[in-house]
Amino acid sequence: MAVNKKSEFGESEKIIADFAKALGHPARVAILKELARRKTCVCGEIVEVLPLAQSTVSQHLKELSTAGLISGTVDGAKSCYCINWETFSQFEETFRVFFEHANIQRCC
Amino acid sequence: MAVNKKSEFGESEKIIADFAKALGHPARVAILKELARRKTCVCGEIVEVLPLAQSTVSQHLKELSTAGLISGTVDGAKSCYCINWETFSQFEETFRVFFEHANIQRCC
DNA sequence: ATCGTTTATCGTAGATTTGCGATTGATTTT
DNA sequence: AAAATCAATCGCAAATCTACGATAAACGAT
Repeated sequence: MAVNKKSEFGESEKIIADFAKALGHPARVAILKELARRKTCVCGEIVEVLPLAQSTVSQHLKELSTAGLISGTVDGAKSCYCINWETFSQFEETFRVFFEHANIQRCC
Repeated sequence: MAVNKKSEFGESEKIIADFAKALGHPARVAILKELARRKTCVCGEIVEVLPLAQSTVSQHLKELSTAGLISGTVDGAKSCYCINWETFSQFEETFRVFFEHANIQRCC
């Protein structure tokens, strides 16, 4: 595209879109599923479960991290990740407010 | 990418990812906001509100439609769109089940 | 100190997304 | 019937995303 128009939208539109985009790939959903299932959550264990190369998984982890859906800390040579449930509930709240006064009726 | 690996993931991962991806652009969120706000919901009115060309808006409408987030019917020369709230509640349910047995505690 | 393990990052290729103008087809309006 | 309006689609350019191998960096074990 000639220009990126994403700056022209409102703040809540961007917040919702960013969260949704982070969730918008099956690999990242699968990562979240794994993190939700396990108590320990090391990168290598996620790599084992997914049909993707280590570098690709690491990239997805970074995206999830940037979007605030997960948190990670270095634990020796390994990296420990976990879900940032706060971000999820914040999103739910934003989403709820966003469609608060919606007209539920269908016009077509 | 060399190969598309999206077929390798589970069904619920794909369902969640597809819904999220459709929601993953501020323009599409803005369209949904406008549809939620209005009773009548004609394409031209959405074009007026967004900082995008008519053809681009039409494309976003098609994506939302394909993902099942909105429905559209032809109304003479115009096109009437509205939100498919059923899809939203279906997503909420899938999402809820997906993270049903999650470990809320943070490990890092 | 060297070796193996673990994970992040870099560079790159190919796919997809985003955006626009132009065009088309269909319907209103005049 | 001609002109104007509305919206979908086509074709294209640019941006972004996805994926991988190679490499680097950081740590633990030997």
